[in-house]
Amino acid sequence: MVKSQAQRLDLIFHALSDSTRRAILYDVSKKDKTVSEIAKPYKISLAAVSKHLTVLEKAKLIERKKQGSFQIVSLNAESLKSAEEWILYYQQFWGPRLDALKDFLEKRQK
Amino acid sequence: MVKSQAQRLDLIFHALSDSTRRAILYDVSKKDKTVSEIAKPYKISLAAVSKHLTVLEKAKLIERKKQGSFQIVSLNAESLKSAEEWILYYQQFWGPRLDALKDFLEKRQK
DNA sequence: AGATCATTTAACCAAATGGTTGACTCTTTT
DNA sequence: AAAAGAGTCAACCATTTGGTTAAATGATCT
Repeated sequence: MVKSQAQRLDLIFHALSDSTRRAILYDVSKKDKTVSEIAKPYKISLAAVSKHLTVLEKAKLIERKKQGSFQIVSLNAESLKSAEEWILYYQQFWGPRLDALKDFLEKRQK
Repeated sequence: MVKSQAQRLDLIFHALSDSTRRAILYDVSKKDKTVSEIAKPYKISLAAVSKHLTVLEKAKLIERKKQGSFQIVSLNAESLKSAEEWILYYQQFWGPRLDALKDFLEKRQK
């Protein structure tokens, strides 16, 4: 089933609302890791970590590639970009505005 | 009790993980509103809206000012800024980088 | 004072969450 | 073929969530 943008944001923000999951995201942003490697620093069970990974995967914040008997977990920044874009609208309420910066960047790339 | 930054981010991202609450945020970003005004467009009960406001308030995403028998609800962008700052680290993974833009802005402000 | 409006609180409910342990499925090693 | 390693799935549990309706609170109007 196709998900609406709202539903996708629900999944993304929900995934980010747990500090263990945010920590896992940070871990895999540094280096691709297997599930066991990810689990090592945490006191919770491997099964619990596996559940967290499922939440992150449904939000498309990570990707898993099977590689023999283990898996490689890597960051998928796409969804974070979506979250950032949602928040972007509200930047006008805390300024400084980055609009000028974007124009600048866009022009520079030509 | 004092909350850690992690706990604060938990509250913020959790608050953002519900599309009704995101819609409410957008509503009050346009214009300060009373609770009843906020509730009007939604099919859920006033009590349910009141609960959503409590969640948003605990995340410091809104502020409520008592004004006689009603309340004025307004956006508090501070927490959104925190969320944005958390995400900012991950911008390096989707580029274009905004670093250059920041330098540009900073220099321009001198 | 009594009625009414704005909002919260209380009690309740079904579903989801984050954790556990133990069994199960693959894959690799011995 | 059997054992060990990597990870998931199932069943369970306590807590939280998002909703309801009804009662309670507090301010304003008549």
